[in-house]
Amino acid sequence: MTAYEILDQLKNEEAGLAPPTVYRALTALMDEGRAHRLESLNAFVSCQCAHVDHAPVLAVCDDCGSVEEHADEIVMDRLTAITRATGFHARRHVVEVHGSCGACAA
Amino acid sequence: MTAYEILDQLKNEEAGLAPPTVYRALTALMDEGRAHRLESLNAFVSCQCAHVDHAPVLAVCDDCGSVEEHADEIVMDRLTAITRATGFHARRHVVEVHGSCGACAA
DNA sequence: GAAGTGTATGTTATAAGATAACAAATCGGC
DNA sequence: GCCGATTTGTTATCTTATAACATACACTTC
Ligand SMILES: [Zn+2]
Ligand SMILES: [Zn+2]
Ligand SMILES: [Zn+2]
Ligand SMILES: [Zn+2]
Repeated sequence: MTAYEILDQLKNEEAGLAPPTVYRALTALMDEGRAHRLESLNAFVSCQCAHVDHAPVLAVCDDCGSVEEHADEIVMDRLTAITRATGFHARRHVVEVHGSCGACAA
Repeated sequence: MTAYEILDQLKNEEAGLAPPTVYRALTALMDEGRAHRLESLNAFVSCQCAHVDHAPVLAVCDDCGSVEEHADEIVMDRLTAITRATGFHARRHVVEVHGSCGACAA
């Protein structure tokens, strides 16, 4: 969901709600690890796994919009290693995969 | 660089240039594989490697803004495999790493 | 308990990023 | 030269995000 879709939904319950309120709530949720930002869509999803500190692999279905979340240390560690080769110090990993989910690809 | 930074630069040379022109040019460059979109920054970088079809790993220095480009089939193949486990069919990989480059991390 | 001080929340306005829709020009084929 | 088709230009608008200011609240100090 985009921030403005969330805003529209919440406006039904509480009028006078403005963008900064939504963005502040989303920022707080993301800080807690309870939501993730989909960078490639400028959208947000609630975390589907244990809310521990983690960099997720987000698989986005371009057909139906569903998002699957995967945890994979191997990918993250390899990314850190690859970039480390040039002296880069990795702090945040953004990994998103676009395609079709099982239901849509069938 | 963002699309609007590009726009501002080009406006110096050619007045009356509008956003769609820049976006159309960027789309064409990306189709050719000569530029990449930095999804996590809503920005664009020219391709720094051979202009073959590839999904790059982009390492972004949050301190100086530099971007390093890496090709790594292992990461991409693993991403395809991980998501494949749920029947997902991967078509496009977005992999960006934020941190500090060698110069800035030192 | 009033006054001060700092944090959280609400509000307005605007900045930044991207595209839709239409207009004009260019280019072949005839 | 005329016609339809593609490309390029232009205007307007839409979407996404944040700056800046105002207000409310919580907690301390006197
Ligand atoms: Zn998660
Ligand atoms: Zn789907
Ligand atoms: Zn490249
Ligand atoms: Zn740097």
